[in-house]
Amino acid sequence: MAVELQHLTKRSENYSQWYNDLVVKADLAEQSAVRGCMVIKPYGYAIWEKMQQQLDKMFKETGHQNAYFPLLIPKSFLSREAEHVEGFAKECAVVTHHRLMNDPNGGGVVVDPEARLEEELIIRPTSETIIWNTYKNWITSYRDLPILVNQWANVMRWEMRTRMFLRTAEFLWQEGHTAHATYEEAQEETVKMLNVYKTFAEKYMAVPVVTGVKTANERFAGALETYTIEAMMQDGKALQSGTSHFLGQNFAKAFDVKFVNKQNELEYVWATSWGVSTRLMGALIMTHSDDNGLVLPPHLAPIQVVIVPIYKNDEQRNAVTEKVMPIVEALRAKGISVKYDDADNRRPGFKFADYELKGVPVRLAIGARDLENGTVEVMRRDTLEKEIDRIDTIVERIPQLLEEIQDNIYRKALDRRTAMTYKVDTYEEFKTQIEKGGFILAHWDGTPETEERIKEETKATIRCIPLDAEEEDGVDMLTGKPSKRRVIFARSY
RNA sequence: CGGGGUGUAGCACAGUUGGCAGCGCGCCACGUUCGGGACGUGGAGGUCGGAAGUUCGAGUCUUCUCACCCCGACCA
Repeated sequence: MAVELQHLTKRSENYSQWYNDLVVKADLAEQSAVRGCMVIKPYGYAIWEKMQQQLDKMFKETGHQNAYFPLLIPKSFLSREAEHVEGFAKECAVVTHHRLMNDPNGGGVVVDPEARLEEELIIRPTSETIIWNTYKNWITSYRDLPILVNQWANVMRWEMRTRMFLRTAEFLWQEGHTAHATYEEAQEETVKMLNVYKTFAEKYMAVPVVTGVKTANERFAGALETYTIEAMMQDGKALQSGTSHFLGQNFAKAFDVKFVNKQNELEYVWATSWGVSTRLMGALIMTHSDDNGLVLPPHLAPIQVVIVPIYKNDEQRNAVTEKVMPIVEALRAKGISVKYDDADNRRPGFKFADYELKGVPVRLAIGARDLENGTVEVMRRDTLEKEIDRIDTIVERIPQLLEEIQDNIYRKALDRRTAMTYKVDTYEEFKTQIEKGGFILAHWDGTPETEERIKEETKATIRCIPLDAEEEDGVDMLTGKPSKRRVIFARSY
């Protein structure tokens, strides 16, 4: 049976604390000395790297290339696009000086007042401005288009309140920035990348997501349209997990990026941008984990299989190792990442609990008894179920089991979302239901005012207008005005 | 910025009326163990967030200050 983990807060008792505890105890990350910033530890980073590799592969497959733009953005760039600056101004870190000096009054080091910058530099909260300033030099003709560029980078947003992975002052992400000759092509790109995110979330993270369009209130600052993937966490709150923006010609106009089209006419360039961040780590952790710790999807687990030997003395340990090594080699040959943990400073029970905490999908235990019987104990992390398998067929069994686990945790998350999605028609019902969490499908009159009022009264926001929403005549639950389709309301992270 | 809380060993905490600086986990050594977080013996580890004050004497009382956490405000 599962070990009682006294040092991990229970999910049911305090969801937030359970999450924080889990991040720290599973060795993913910790709070740093710098306000709102996070240290991503090797094990956590290994998961992020798996995500990066897969996403990068998918970007390449859709014709994109990587590039890198500067961390610092001249303040004046940010203000070129009116909505953009309004959206980000309140959370920017600013570089004002370029030199320190010894404090003339003794003690430490102070900022040298002589070294004030003529123009302050902003630490990028996102890179649209610096990139479009660059694209101006890259684009003159339709033959230069499209530009399909992605960058892996860190950005900084001075958030008032932070939570590890979900909202940190500095975070890692990728941001794609594309330039196109036509409206249609840019639109197509926006939706294409949204679907890349959806595929990644569902096939690799095993996190089901709803694709949809944001309302004007929730739209990216400077975008004409923001598309989103929204996931539901175990406590019924929504997590915006990735966004893809159709920027129209806003940034082209702000940075004066024009091209000559086939008809020899001068035209502004059409743009998109899209990004996912280390917030995905938060989604991954919160979607699958349980009271025993992390549950990682096999497709992203840095260690997919751990093998724990059980022995009473060196002789037995050697016998187990001898039997295990060919299995390790055979699994690795199949591209499965395996750890054989024969460290003798930990007892088996400790290792069992520890690898469960870290979310390793499959654990094998082999002892003297197994050597006699030609068996091996197999435990799957998602259900914590054990089975005894024949040792000579285990290499064939593992890949199949990993896929079963991947499918199972996805289905579990999908079933939970389905069970926690409600159709609601009256505001009274809405207010009761929102307290219990979940997605609420309700009619909305399409006005920002109504959305704002609902947010103030219930803390719920419109997560998105689902792309697959069926046409359905109805009336707004608050104002009684007509509505053509239901939108998703939820409280969110 | 407003309301509440916490600062004591690596972590999590106790510390009574002001009177020798403590427990558990972890760490180190040795031994016994090893199929679900082992046990014994010994050991290392402290600017009690910081400053000032009261006092024979301050982890404890007073004032100031700093940091962090929670609830709001904020969150493309």
